[in-house]
Amino acid sequence: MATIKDVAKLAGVSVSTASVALRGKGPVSEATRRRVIEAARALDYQPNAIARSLVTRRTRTVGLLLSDLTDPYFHEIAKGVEAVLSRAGYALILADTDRSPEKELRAYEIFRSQQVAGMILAGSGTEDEAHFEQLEKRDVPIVTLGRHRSGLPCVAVDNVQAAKTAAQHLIETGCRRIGLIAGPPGLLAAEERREGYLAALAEHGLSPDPRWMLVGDFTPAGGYRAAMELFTARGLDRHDRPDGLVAGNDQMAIGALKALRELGIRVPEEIAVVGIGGIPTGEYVEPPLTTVALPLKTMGEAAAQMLLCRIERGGGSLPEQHEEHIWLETTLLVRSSTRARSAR
Amino acid sequence: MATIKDVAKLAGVSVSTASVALRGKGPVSEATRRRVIEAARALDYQPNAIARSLVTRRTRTVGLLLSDLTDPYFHEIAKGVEAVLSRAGYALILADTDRSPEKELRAYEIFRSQQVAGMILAGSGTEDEAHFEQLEKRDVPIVTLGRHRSGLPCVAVDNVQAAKTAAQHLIETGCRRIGLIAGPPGLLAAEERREGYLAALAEHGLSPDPRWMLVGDFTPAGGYRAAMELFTARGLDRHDRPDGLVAGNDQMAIGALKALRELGIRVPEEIAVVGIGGIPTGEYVEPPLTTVALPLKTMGEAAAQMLLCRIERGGGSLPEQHEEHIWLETTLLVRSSTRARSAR
DNA sequence: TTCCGGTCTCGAAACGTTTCGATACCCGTG
DNA sequence: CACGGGTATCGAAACGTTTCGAGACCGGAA
Repeated sequence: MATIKDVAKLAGVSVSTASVALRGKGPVSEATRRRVIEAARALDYQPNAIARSLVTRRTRTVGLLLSDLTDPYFHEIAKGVEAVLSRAGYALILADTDRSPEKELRAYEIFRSQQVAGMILAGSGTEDEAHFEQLEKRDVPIVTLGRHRSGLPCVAVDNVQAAKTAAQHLIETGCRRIGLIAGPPGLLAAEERREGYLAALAEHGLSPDPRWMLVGDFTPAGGYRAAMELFTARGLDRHDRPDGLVAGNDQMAIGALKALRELGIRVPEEIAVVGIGGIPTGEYVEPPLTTVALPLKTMGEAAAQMLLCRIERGGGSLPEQHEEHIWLETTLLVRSSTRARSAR
Repeated sequence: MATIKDVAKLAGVSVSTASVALRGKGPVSEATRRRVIEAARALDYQPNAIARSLVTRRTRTVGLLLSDLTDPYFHEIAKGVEAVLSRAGYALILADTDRSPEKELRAYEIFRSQQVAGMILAGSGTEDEAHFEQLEKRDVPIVTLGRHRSGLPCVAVDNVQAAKTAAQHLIETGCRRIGLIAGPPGLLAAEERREGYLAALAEHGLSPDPRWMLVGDFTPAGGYRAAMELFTARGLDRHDRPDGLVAGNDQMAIGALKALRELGIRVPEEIAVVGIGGIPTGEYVEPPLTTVALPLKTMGEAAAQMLLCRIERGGGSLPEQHEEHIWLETTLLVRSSTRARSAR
């Protein structure tokens, strides 16, 4: 690849002049500017971002760390992040942690060594305090998605409220025996949603049968297994069965729906199901999934914006910025997997 | 961040010794090696990949260019790519082209300026010859996914055969009036699949009614619209209606399934539906989608492998490497959206 | 004519590494 | 004791930029 030296030589100017001319910064005569630009075009010159970064001591790359590339939850988030970043002229470097804290740490170090201008942490396998301390090197701005316990800046959603909304909707549409397929223990979002579910029930004086509470792993297969267990292995007779089900996320809800279909249990007549997340697929399953939708794309955009803002105002994460949080609203999306309100 | 200079000073050695000691390359006495490593740990030293790259003239990053981060088709591919790359110690930089050739070109230049060691092109909005010529700068190894017409090395799948398999399966299970929801014109995969569909029909002496052939955009919404149009706006009476439907990809099939459900048309009894792709969601829709599955993850892994191999053996895309192609097998996944064979 | 101010251009230093040739040292051999 | 060969360490150059201070040139004012 041609270097700026080649361009300078071809244009018959010094390297420094070429540099200045190409970026239109300092004072250059119109004539030389044209000559330099022409030379650059002729040589198909692309500035070497690496060399540039070395001297300016900043890159235009940000790292995005997520726990599973394959999880639809992240897709719109990633899209939002990418959109904002690329518009701002930043490149996105990406790592999948497979929900392993070690991998996350490794990726974090790689990002640091790549001198990323900042990074976005979206979902890990752990919310461990000690873990976060490792990330607190302070020399690179960080924004997290949904880890508001970490002490790091964060864009998040009120998971407690989201689950509460989900359960309330079931209650309002006539359900009284409401079960839960919770997400994996140890994951903040999962815990909070369980909490919201319990709170909603308590507020309405309902106490859930422990047999109605299951644990999944946020995958459709996990939701499927959980629902199967609920209806086949827990010794529930017709009157013990839940008539409503909150799933910790849409994917588990979708898996559960499949199980219920196979068991011949009608949704929403015999049991209403509500998810949390608002992934696009929810619209295409049978019945279409009622869900508490998270503003996924907006979350990605907001995180990227916030990071950019931190990057521009320079320096690592200053202490006073630390408590910065953005809370986004969720919205209940009523489709057919729950009863219509009038039909209660 | 600490630099190697700091480490050297702390360890009481020269920079060059520190460098050698840290990488365990040249000859260093055990004692100094330990001292240097200890100093590095104490300072939390991370080598600056940027500086390193500048002198070694190679980076350990590869660029992945895809047309829509939101399209499930890419998710497992990206997962596969990420997995082999990160195992090999490479970082992944990612760009979403939104199916726009201009954006693709722009991302390509950004990748070049980032000095990526190589890049993977997965899906664009165009298969234009002139477009590819622009990418032929030859100074960075490229592997494409599914663009075997481009003259660039490629891992691909026989789309003609895949669609043929899909249509054949319908024919073998008793369908005679087989429709098509094709992908967007101009996209190679879409064209090839249409071709395969036509070929299969021709081989069995079936000629499709042009009213059964629709065009979608590879999204569920597109599939939904197409199916709606097929059954409500094309003036087909009971006997004109197709009894089988090939969708250009799974997503359109899933959209179509929803439309059919809403229209009260039973699948597979009244019309059997088969998709192409094998995305995970297919298992969770109603009825579960029969599909010709592409080995998505493997495709990603293979592309990354191939690229790595090219990178290691140094230099840009040499002419003789140009025709290198890897063809992967597809497999028919029979689920319930088509009739069982015995029920023909 | 001299000097000043402004405009344009240039050379050199710096960024954090790796790499290469040179140097210093030690040990064993002749 | 001199010498050769190996081993450990070092200094300097290089990678492709940006940036900064200095220099060259020009026109106009004194």
